[in-house]
Amino acid sequence: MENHNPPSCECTIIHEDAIKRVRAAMPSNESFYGLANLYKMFADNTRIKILWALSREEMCVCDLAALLGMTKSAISHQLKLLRLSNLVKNDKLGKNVYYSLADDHVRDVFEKGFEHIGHT
Amino acid sequence: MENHNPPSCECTIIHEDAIKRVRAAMPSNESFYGLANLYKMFADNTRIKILWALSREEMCVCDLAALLGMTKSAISHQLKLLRLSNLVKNDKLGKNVYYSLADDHVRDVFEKGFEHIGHT
DNA sequence: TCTATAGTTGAGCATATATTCAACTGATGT
DNA sequence: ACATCAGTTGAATATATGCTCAACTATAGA
Repeated sequence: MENHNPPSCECTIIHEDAIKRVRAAMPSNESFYGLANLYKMFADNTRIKILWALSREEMCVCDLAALLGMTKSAISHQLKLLRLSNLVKNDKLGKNVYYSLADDHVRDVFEKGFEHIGHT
Repeated sequence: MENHNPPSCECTIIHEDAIKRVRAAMPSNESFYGLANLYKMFADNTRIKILWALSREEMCVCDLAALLGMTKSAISHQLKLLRLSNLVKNDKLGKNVYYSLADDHVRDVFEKGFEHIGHT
């Protein structure tokens, strides 16, 4: 009855104080959305392999396709997403397009991930 | 013709040396799979909010449902995935089930993410 | 200019996944 | 014992997404 947030929960609120504290410190919806989107880029087998490879060497689309045993098209589609997320940049050189990591921050995110994997 | 890796690329290999170097240092398929799966847990708006909230306070399902304005069912489904990925643990207490982060590593992954967001 | 090759793109398809819904379990209090 | 409420679960649905395919652009070399 007194639900102001439409698709709300169907229960009597138990720890209102805790909820208030958390809500007060909560980042904006946009922050979460952006963060989730960042992680989405790491959340696919192909993309994570591409990112890892590029963290090692600058590579062109064909190189990545050969490395991962996939078509240029599939790789190109994923590279586009990575580009739109500002995780990789490209450098046109003749017929080839060389891709590399946009910045070293990407490498950091990786390391944290691999650490966690190692721990479990 | 000499493609041993079936769904391979359709191009003459350009930088065979680079590919060899990267392939030599490449983590196993399982590692990438595990890592992608870890990031997948952070790659959804609901789950990332749950994880963030739990990094602040231990909470029961109803609390999370109220906080995020969602049904207990939706929250419970996501908590199950997080549990299976060993990112959260639960503590039964009477009628309530209290959830909290499984370990502090999770918090670290967050921070790296928020840092990156802040930089761009 | 003509051909070959690197790369991109959009549509279509198949799969994965987030939420809803309804039914259920289990603990509490009367 | 019974009603109530927290939480879980499985099926169903709607949406998101990764890859394929075919067509396209652009650059290099003949």
